[in-house]
Amino acid sequence: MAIRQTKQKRVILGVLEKAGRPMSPQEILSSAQQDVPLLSLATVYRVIRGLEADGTIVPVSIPGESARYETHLKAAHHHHHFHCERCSRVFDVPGCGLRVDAHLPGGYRITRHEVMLYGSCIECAATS
Amino acid sequence: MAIRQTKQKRVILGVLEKAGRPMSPQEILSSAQQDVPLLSLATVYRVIRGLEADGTIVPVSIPGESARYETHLKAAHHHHHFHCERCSRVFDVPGCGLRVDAHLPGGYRITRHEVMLYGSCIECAATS
DNA sequence: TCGCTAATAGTAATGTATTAGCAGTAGGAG
DNA sequence: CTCCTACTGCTAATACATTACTATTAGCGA
Repeated sequence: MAIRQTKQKRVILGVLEKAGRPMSPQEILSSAQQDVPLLSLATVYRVIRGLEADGTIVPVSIPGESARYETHLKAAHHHHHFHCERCSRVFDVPGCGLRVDAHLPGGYRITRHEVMLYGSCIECAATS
Repeated sequence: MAIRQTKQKRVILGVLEKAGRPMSPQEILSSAQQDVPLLSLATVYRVIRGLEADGTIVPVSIPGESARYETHLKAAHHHHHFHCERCSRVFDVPGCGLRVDAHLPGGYRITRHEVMLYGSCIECAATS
């Protein structure tokens, strides 16, 4: 039989669509548990794997932490990310301030790049 | 008594100074074992911790992999990194092509940024 | 050179993120 | 409505990087 629609899947995707930022499996779990209290982390991972496989969501990897995920729609527009060092949440930064490099020694073949900004997000900066 | 000079420490630091790029603990181990064949990974980590603590070396973190380390001298000049997706080695990219962002919504406080370029290094690109 | 003890090698243990296994639950085709 | 089986929740297992532990080795001050 084919893949089934379940409440868990609907809620998890809904969480990602409503969130204005990439979320970690744990964040997704916490948020989705408001609708499905018994939701388990294993299910979050399973659903994420499926959504990533069919291209509905895209991973945003971060050094030292688990990946965040955002919807394919968001990812369609080239952009980068801001990582708050206090609350560890990740936010989207529209556009790309990278001047494609004259600096790299020749011979290297660049296929993509990531820019990560670090600092304090609005909320955390306010609570300084 | 104070900290002691050992062959292991000398060799490990030497490896990092001679290498033109940030290295992972495993890479450091392999390279250093040419001089100290019995060197153990535990010692590499211990020495790294010490060198990082006193500021002699600086970590370069990478999503999904263990951190690389480079000497404080290299790190002194603002630069970024290139990560070869075939051999997974990391190389330095002199300078910074980032135009400091007009795009970020106000209120965020940026303290630093990382730019990671991905693709194939010279050697791997040649072996395509 | 001697002796104290920091440092090492080797290995077991730890921490953490992700996955597998399994019995029970619930989509959805017929 | 029924039945088949994909999906779920739970927990144990895995993978991995990093650290702790311990007997042994080797800096280095006297």
